[in-house]
Amino acid sequence: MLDKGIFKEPKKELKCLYKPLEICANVLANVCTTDMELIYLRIIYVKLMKKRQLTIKDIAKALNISASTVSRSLSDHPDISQETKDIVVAYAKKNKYKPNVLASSLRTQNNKMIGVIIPEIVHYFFSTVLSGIEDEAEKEGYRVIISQSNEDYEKEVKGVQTFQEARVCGVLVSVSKKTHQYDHFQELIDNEIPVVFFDRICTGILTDRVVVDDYAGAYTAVEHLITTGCKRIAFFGSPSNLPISNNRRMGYEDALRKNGLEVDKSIMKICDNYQEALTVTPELLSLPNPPDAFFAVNDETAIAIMNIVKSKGLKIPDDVSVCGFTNSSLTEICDPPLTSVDQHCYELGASAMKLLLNRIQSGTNDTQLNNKIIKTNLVVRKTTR
Amino acid sequence: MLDKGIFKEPKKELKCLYKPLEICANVLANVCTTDMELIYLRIIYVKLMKKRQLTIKDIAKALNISASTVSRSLSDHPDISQETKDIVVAYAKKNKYKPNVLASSLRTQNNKMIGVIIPEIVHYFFSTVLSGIEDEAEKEGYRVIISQSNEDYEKEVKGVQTFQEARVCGVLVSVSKKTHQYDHFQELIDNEIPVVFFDRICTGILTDRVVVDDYAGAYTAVEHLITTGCKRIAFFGSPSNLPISNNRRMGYEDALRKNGLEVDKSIMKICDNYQEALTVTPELLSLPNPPDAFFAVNDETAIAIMNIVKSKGLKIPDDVSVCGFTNSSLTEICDPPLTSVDQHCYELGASAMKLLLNRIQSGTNDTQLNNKIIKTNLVVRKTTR
DNA sequence: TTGAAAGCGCTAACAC
DNA sequence: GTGTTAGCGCTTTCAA
Repeated sequence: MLDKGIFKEPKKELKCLYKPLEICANVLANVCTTDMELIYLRIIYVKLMKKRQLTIKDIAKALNISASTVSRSLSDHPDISQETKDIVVAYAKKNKYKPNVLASSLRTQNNKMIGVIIPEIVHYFFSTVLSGIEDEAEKEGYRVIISQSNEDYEKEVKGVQTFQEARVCGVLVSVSKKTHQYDHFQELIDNEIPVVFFDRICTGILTDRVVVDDYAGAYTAVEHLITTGCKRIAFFGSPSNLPISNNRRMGYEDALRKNGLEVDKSIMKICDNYQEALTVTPELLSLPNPPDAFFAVNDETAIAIMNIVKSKGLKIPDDVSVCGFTNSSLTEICDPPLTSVDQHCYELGASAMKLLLNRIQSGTNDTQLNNKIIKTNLVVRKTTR
Repeated sequence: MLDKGIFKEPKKELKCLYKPLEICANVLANVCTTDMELIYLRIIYVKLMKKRQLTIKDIAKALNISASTVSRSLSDHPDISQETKDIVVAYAKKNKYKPNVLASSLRTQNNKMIGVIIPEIVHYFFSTVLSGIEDEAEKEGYRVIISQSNEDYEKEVKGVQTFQEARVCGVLVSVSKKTHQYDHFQELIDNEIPVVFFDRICTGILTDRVVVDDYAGAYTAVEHLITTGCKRIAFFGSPSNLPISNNRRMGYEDALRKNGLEVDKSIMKICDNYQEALTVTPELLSLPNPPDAFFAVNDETAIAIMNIVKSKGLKIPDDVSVCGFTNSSLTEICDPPLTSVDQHCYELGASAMKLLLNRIQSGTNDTQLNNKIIKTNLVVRKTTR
């Protein structure tokens, strides 16, 4: 007939319904007579069996050894004989054993999961950085969990909270524009969760950072414009609350000064997106003494400038040179292809991840602060002479 | 006197050694005499105290109640008196208690974490979809762990493996171009981990899918070209191994036929990127009977076409109309702004996530298969009349 | 209304 | 070399 024993074993199954299921199964086992009832019973049984993944205990039982031996075999512990290891590993593979990292993380207090907070995924810059992060993490066997702040302080705080609950072993952050309070990051550090900032760093928190060498990037770009004959170079920058924008402006100014050109505020504008540039550019072009070159803090802005310049019947780069920043995929798509400062976004992400892993692996707060600077380089295309 | 060997590498040993450390600390406390020794002792103590996050047990001890009462209070269980709840919740908040989701997931066998496999993050389409996925997941309190396949079958398989080990409660997939074997996805389903495919679906696996209505998108776009007076419309499409590309081509062909235009293979090209389009477009333009419109399967290709057309001195849209597909941010940046089919990438991601959550919450395999189709709509800008 | 106790799957100190 | 045992932090049954 029906072996009632099978119902005692799978007790562990479905979430919290030990008892109801057990009762249900027992009742059914006593009552079932018709084929249909037996089929239902079987369904329950199969469901119970299926939902449960193979565990170390199962392997131990099957191989008639102890769970610790299985555990040690799977982690290639030197104490275990090769013979035993081979048997265990073979069995595990054959039966598609998947170690439960939840359990092992809980036990070892070390979760190979790192959290990444970024303002917005949909962005050439951030998605590229994220790609670098993910590839690097994957290489080292870490998992990446993401949280986008959407430039919102509350969401950023919530992301940090979630990461702590998930017991991530480290966090990578590029802070939102609206964040002016940094307690949530400090809390991570206080809890010995290493944090590395990238690009949009947070100067108030003492920890590793990776930034792009904005100053040098701007400097060489502007110098290139000058050496190719530009005399009057306009600057389109971001509002100066973020350090990034100031650095680029300073690189621009210093390049002018070092080359004996005047820094003229009337051709320096706060303008860092496509739409704004569409209105600002014509103003500059209609000055009595219009610029013969534009340096923009990102590629979208540079492309807006190009479109306006072209629409005025001016030639690029003969009449006007344009240089962008980021070296995004846009540079290859516009016409003519845009000269731009390569920020090496992918490398930036990979570097940040490396720093973080370093900190994780060396025990949190002991090492010196690392302040990595990613060198930029100018990619000259057809919008400069 | 003091065995300094103990202090050589305290970090690594900290892992799970409460007891040894406690003993060690006690022993030392009796032995320590010099200041230096006391400092070492302090370091160990602080480390022990700090590294350990507050647990339910700690709260229980502090409040002199049982751990179960704390657990129930925090999850607002009806059995617990309001008074107790208030005390517990207040204490938890004040001391920044962070529930350990590793432990609770292990216990309840349900991990609010979902895995996402995408070919490449750096892509307007995929990053936007991912953004939709993340926002939707966050709304429902789920965490998102990502794995990019980089269009590589092996990496995709490895991602699936990782997700299973992490005991994710569901997986969202857009398959890599190189994937022609689907056992890894089937394994997820066999283990009752719900899977939802989006965009690059996998027809061999019976599960929910979300796709864009490519056929209708292409159809209406081409019809728009026709009604605005275009008579000879070229098609630039993808190689036809993916269902997506065929659907778009069929939409194109049907729109022509229904409007009494001939389907002319000589102006239908396999060309789906910027570089290729730069060489293919001039060929078509120099035909004795050149196209007066181009319909491309993505925006980059469309923009390449535009650049070539403009360089030939032809006017857009007066001489030649161009229409893209995706409605990426590129459409606003090119000149003139590009008419394109909006795929609603963000919504696609959010929808996929919703379907997955549905399945997760309703118990895996019980519901019908859902086959959601995201409607496209044509965004008319300045490259069509 | 609360507490005691068991156990999720895994690891590792300790014993043999 | 291998087994025994005691947890990691949490939830939930059962008992009181």
